[in-house]
Amino acid sequence: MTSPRRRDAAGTRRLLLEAARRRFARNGYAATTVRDIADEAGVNVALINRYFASKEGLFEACLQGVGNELGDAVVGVDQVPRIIARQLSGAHKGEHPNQLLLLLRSSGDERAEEIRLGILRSFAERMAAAGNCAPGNEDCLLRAQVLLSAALGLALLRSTTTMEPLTSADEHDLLAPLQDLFDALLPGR
Amino acid sequence: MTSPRRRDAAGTRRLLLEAARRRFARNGYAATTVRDIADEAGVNVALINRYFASKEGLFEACLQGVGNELGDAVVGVDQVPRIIARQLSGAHKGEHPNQLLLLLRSSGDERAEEIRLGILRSFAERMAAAGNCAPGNEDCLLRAQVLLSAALGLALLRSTTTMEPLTSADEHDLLAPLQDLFDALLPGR
DNA sequence: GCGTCTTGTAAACAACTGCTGACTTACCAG
DNA sequence: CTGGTAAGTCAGCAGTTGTTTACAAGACGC
Repeated sequence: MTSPRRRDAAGTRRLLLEAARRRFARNGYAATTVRDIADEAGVNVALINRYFASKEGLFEACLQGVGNELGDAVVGVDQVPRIIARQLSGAHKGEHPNQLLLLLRSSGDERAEEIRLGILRSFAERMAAAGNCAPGNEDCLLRAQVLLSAALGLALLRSTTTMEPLTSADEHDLLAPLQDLFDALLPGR
Repeated sequence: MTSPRRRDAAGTRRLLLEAARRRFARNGYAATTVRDIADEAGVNVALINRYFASKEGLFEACLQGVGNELGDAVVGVDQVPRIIARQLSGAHKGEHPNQLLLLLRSSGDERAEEIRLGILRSFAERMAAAGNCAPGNEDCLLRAQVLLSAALGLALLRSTTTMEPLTSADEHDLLAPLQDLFDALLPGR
């Protein structure tokens, strides 16, 4: 009755990763303790160091995961606002750890910061491309980065505050403002 | 030669507040230690508890300060983007602790959260008013909150990442995108 | 001068942090 | 069945955290 799934290295690794993603995204790096993560995963604390070497290593792994899952997204030209709206609303419901939020969480570690910045830059560039920016057009890239900032700020505010009607807005409610935002910043359509 | 300004309760209180505002804004609540703050202020650690009762109390005082200084801002209709741009660029240079960032920092404490939310809500409502929203128009308020999210996201991304051209953009560079953003979200002019 | 309140200092506390090492136990090839 | 190894457990370490306490010293009325 105790352990239906014991002795499963890959499984516990995944449990730790998911718990860490949730905790880091919701509370930030410093405010999250390894014991918090281990408890939420239902796993012994020492296994964090076994599988990820350190708390920093676990955080890096979380970022890697976000990078992989987001690597294929955002290609369609007109789908950018829809994708953002879905991410935001999906994240708000607890169904999935909010991946976008992790991109705003900093641990201070240099390697983790490299990963984080890499994802953010790539994301901004793909947004710029979706907005028909000419490669090398600095002003257009800046506008894409502003758009990215807006999406991330939205994710953060929705997850850490209670501010109606923003908090309760669903995917559909968010779509229209995001669409306007996209059209205004990247009118290259 | 040692102490030109010793024995100044109000002065050290102010030094602590300023140092705390900088640290909390830049690194967040959990990642900032009371010894960090005291060292940056050039003041003994114990005085934090003397003057502010606790780390939480100091954080609350920081939020109060932001609330007071931001209480009078944002009234002009067409000045919203300009004010935001100035805040963002002024904050980026180290001249002033970035007040906007503090509004994204959470300590978990309930009273501090009340203060933070109060400021944010008031800010959003004044933005909505500046956009000629009718009082009670939920959709218009939502758009103002999206605009606020964008500004805060911009502040956070600029302060915690290195992402050109966003990082080096000055007030003038930011004004045009922000103006478009404002016009798109609050076209009530 | 003395006495007292205020301001600042120093040391220490208990709790918590990430992490480690020695250990038990499940699993599986032989 | 059995030995070896991978997987998980446990207790504890060394350092840090916020906070408190006891003490030293300036400011000031008298």
